[in-house]
Amino acid sequence: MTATEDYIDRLPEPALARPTSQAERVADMLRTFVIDGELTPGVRLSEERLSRKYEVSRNTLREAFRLLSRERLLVHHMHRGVFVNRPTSEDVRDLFNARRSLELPAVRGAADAPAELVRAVGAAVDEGERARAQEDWWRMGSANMRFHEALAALAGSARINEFMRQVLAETRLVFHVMAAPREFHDPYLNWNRRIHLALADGDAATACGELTEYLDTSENQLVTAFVAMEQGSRA
Amino acid sequence: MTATEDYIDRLPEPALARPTSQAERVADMLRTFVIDGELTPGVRLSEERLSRKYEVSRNTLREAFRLLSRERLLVHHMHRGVFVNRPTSEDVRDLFNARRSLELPAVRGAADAPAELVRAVGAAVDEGERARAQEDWWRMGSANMRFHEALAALAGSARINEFMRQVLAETRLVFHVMAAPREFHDPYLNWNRRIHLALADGDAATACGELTEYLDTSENQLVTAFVAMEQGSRA
DNA sequence: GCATATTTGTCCGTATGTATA
DNA sequence: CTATACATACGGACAAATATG
Repeated sequence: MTATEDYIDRLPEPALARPTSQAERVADMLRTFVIDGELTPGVRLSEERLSRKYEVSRNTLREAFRLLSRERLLVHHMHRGVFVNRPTSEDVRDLFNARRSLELPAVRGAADAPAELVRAVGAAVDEGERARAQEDWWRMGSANMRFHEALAALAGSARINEFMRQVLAETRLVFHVMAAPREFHDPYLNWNRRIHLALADGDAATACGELTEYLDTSENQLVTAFVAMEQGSRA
Repeated sequence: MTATEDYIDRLPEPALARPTSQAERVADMLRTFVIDGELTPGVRLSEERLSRKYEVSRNTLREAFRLLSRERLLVHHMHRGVFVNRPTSEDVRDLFNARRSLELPAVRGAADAPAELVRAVGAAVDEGERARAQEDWWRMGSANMRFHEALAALAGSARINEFMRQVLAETRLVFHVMAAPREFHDPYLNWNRRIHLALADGDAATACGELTEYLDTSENQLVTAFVAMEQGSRA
């Protein structure tokens, strides 16, 4: 290697070129399909058909299934196969309890967080408003997720961040179960804006209060819709 | 089936008899081995040898590896194999940040938690003191883990509970990295007792303060020991 | 730096057991 | 209750990457 070339070794590895296994690639695909709702909750994922579709062996596909089951996006039923997770009203309650535990303390301690992390919260709000202006409801939902992800990130722990991402991904399934219209997301955008304004002002208490209300009303709305649906499907 | 027998169907399924896959069984074994320190951080897990030892095919073993990699107990290096995760000082910091995010808010809101959950905290303290009386240091460490698990459980979310278990399991790896002597655990038992007493008294603020100190000193102790070790191994 | 041995990554075929129509 | 479809699990094979001398 010549001296003019050896700087190459010092460059960071491109994340996309990082050699990754087939199982992870398939898991990545399936994950986006599930999160985007192209695979709706409750459907069974046939080993035989999917392995042919993605041109991987059934063994490799099963490794991908294991990864996604741990993320609660898929559920494994012994000798019956894997299905897209279909959350119940019980799950909705637990998801919101988890979010309260993650988001509220993070917001309450936002004074100690780097300003950069607070700006990320604002960026998510901006993105949501741009999406609304363009009437891109899917992107609006994504921006809302990123907003709450940014709130949890104020805690400053990579592990918390990843856990939060999982919780939010599962929350997306909740919306897919009920084919949530945009009305579910729409009123929350202004709420997000107020929360960020309070945060930027250093008024953690106000931000915390707003977020508490947000989570309570959102949970109530979803749970009542869920129990109605669950009782309907029972008949 | 006769009428005298059909009551059997109404009995709840025994949890242990629940049909489970080979991959999960192997994963359970490996998990306890890793947590108990029988497989020390950094060692490679040979597919060929382990599949022969546990009498499962390589494919099944690999499924188990995927499960444990998601739990951060194992790490997968492409084309090199899976290794027992060896946390760095950076990981220690992140783990404690995660624990602060989980435990402190749970303790702060303990007033709303069911009394049963507070009793579970006390039970863990008792168990730790019994273990100390018997000089069973391994059991003492387990009781300490269970104590903090019980603290996080005050939040009342099944998902938080599971995440906390993972964080604590990874924290165990930290102790295994440095072959932690009992002196690392011993002084914290009295601290646990004080935290529980404050909780039982309904004095969440005091409990929270004690826990903050606990986590700070524990983190400092571990991180300083870690960086010393890391610099030593660099030479 | 190179050739070799080892180990992983991936696929296929097959036998067995389980759930469901 | 039988039959079919499918998941579970195994073992062998080969290519590709890595570790070793």
